[in-house]
Amino acid sequence: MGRIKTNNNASRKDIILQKAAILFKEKGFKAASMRELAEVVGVEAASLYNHIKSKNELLHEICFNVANKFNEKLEQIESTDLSALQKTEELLRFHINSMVQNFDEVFVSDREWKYLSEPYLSNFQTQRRTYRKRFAAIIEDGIKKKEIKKIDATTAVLIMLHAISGIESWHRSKQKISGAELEENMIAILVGGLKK
Amino acid sequence: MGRIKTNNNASRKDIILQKAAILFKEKGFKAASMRELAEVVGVEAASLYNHIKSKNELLHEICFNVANKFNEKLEQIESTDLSALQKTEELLRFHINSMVQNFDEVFVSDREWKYLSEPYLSNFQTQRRTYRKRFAAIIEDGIKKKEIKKIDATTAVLIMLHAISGIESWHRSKQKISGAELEENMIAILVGGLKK
DNA sequence: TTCTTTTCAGCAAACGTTTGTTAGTGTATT
DNA sequence: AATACACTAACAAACGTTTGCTGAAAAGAA
Repeated sequence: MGRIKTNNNASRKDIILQKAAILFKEKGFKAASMRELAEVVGVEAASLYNHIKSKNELLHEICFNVANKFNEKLEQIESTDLSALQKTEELLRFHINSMVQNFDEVFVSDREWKYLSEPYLSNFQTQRRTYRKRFAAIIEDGIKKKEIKKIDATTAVLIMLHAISGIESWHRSKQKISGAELEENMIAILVGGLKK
Repeated sequence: MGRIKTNNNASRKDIILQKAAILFKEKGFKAASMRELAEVVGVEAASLYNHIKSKNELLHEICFNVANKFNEKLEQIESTDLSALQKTEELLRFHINSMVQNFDEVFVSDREWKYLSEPYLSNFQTQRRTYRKRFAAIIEDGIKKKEIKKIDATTAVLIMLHAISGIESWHRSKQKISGAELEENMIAILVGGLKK
């Protein structure tokens, strides 16, 4: 019957990806069915396959889109001559803003990546590990330069990244503070915990 | 053929629950099948139903077991006359230790509760909300008494609880620091971030 | 002890659904 | 006329769970 509406310069596939991210976030990748996705998109399930190859393709497009954005930002920050603490703060602010503004995709990438199929799964895991090591290197540099208190850098990264994924709860919450306030509070607690 | 082996005073149902927690943690609740669980237990799928009512029952037993333990601890801490900062630290240490020692169940309770069926789902969500409010009340009390810096208490709770759920990564990691070291580092960063 | 009976706990087979996906066909847009 | 995109119908595979049955262990009676 009705075609998928394409606004602006978004392709029909883009629409499907966007709706898929919302659905995967709400129900989880395994629990979300293609028939449900089709209903949200406003079309029969079989019609989706005119635009995508498989359910798995949807997941790995979402995951790698997000991963690429974070990698780019990390690279950009590494190339500046900010102090280690400033680099950490800027990376954290980027994570927080991404989570506030592109919640669905970032959340799915964070929580549902384990359902990626090979070889994407291995690739993603490697990228993830590498990203964390580079983040930890920034913190270790700060410790050497005595900007940051003497802690295990790996643990610090673990804490910060997971703390940010908790913005999920903020999204769900009824009486929420503003995104800007959330950002300032998170920075105060997280960066405050690093300072000497 | 072979029966489920019951050591000590663990019933066969206990064995199934324990294996289910491990499986749900690894594959996710929806992706884990009863046939897989049966294989891990060493029995045919149908045989599981001599001991349990349904797959859903497994999930809600796991989730409520964990929730009960945390509620008990919170109640106990509330009844002491420690300072707000000390209460926070003790609760955090309890969370960290639970995550280190009873990883499977705590992880499943944290990440897979959304697949609970009603009325357990609503019940669980309410308990969760209540728990966080009481935790936040401790922090707010600390802010009033000027032990803790002026931040949004709800955000602080969100950060701390999610940071702890990140111990998942620590479990997966190859070259890990000891559980005790992990605990001290997390406390240093998280409680350090609260102090004035 | 030995014999009988009840309970426990396993099995294979099948159930009705739901799953992701494909094939073939019609119809609107270009 | 050609291409893009929607539809209906169907597929095999996998799912949670039920049924009916079997043998072993536990309990009771002799």
